[in-house]
Amino acid sequence: MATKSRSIGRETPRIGGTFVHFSVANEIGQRIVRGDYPPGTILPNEAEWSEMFGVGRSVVREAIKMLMAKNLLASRPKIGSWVEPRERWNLLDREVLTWYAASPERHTFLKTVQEFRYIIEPEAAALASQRRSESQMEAISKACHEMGTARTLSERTAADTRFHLAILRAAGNELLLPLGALIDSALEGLFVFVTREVNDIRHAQDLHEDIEKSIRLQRPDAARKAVRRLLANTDAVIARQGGGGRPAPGPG
Amino acid sequence: MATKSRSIGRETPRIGGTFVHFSVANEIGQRIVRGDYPPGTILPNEAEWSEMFGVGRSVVREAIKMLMAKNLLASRPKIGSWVEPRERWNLLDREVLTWYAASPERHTFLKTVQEFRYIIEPEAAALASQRRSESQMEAISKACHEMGTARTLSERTAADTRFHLAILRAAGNELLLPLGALIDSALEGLFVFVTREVNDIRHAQDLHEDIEKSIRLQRPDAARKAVRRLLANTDAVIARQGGGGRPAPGPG
DNA sequence: TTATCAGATTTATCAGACAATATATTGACG
DNA sequence: CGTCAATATATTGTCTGATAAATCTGATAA
Repeated sequence: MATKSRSIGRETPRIGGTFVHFSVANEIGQRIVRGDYPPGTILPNEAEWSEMFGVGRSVVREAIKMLMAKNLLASRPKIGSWVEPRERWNLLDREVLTWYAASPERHTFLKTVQEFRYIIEPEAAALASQRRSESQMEAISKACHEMGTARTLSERTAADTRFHLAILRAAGNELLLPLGALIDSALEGLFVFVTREVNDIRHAQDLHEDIEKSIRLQRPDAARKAVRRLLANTDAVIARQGGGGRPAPGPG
Repeated sequence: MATKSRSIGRETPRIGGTFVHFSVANEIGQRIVRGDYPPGTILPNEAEWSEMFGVGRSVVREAIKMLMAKNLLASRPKIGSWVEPRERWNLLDREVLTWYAASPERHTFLKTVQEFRYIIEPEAAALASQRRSESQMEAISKACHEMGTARTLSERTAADTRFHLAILRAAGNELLLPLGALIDSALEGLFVFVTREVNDIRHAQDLHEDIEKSIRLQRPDAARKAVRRLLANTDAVIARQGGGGRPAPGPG
């Protein structure tokens, strides 16, 4: 309370394109999602934020507008800004999801997302195997191959993401792609967990190749099942090691 | 062009909680989504918007921040604001979806959404039939019954929406609910299309009751199939009358 | 007890300034 | 004539201070 957190204002002049209102939105958003201000709470007023972060009031206002666009909060004159009920939050937003993934409820989040993937991804793969173009197939195969030959973990994860996105793109539904992108980006920070032992990696790679093959051969049912196997494997890996719900590792 | 559109500024003092920056965000967002400014286009600068709408620059900036939060545009000093490529748009946002539904590509939109519902809703119903609580079941049954006894079209539509949302809530996945809410709210304006003849309504009601029954009896497979039947019916109705892609009727 | 009105508080909006930054122009030099 | 560096310029980013509007609180009056 007493200590102004000062880490956002002009003292940190300008960190690589990170504009101040982004930082402020990020900070406030994260606090809301992780539960510092439960739904219904009246937030500190603009002047207080302004002083807390050492930024101008317009910056605070712009940040708040961004959070309003995500339905995290709303405001009215004389009342102030308050946290909206959870049901209204725009959970299907990359940043909100990222904040959620970094919150204490990380574990719940992971469970929810995995279940959600069971709904989306098998169907996406099935659609992809029916509608893929040649060039889309190429992209899928390429990403799959790069997963296999990746030297570092981050390389592999990146290829994995490309693989999933390529499938979603090939599925040819404009809503599916952003949804998948959302999930992937939200899981990004948690994927470091799910691949650790070499055996896991080999097995996962086989499962990915099954998917690739099914799509290549245009077999929707096989694709569906292959994706389900991959998800089940991911579940198992998570359960094996993530049970304790331990804190996330530092970024990087 | 020459005529400043003036319909947004202070001259229209304050229409029922509609703040000016919302109107501005709405106007600009709609223009972007309907293609007035294709991706990559540099938008008019803040001063121009400000003059165009007859509002202060801060209002324009706050509106732009809201659109940035939806990834419709981005901006940098000296460049200005530009429309982001479509793939980056936050299509899974209620307002963006609404704008899309009102755009000339309405027909594409409807097709995409319907296909998407085939992915989401059957699984949601299946989950709901496994996990519903008694009180959730009550809500589902109540909404279904109210659909049957509704006197006006808008009453029926409202009950229909409640029905779908109740199922999604009962499915017990935190991501499913907003997704469904999104779809329903996006379709709201288009649902006036899909129910016109009395026979259609009777048939649709039967299909809804099949879903309700399957969930009540906790039969996931039956629920899945019942939802698919309902969707197929909706498809058929749309195809029968929406083929021409004619303009939407006025609001109300 | 209830209805009405004044005051206080907070956001909404406006206006004007300076800073930061990336493009475009211009000039110097080989 | 071509290449590179310095400068000019346009635009957003940010700050500051002021006024308007809205609504909650409490006081006052019927």
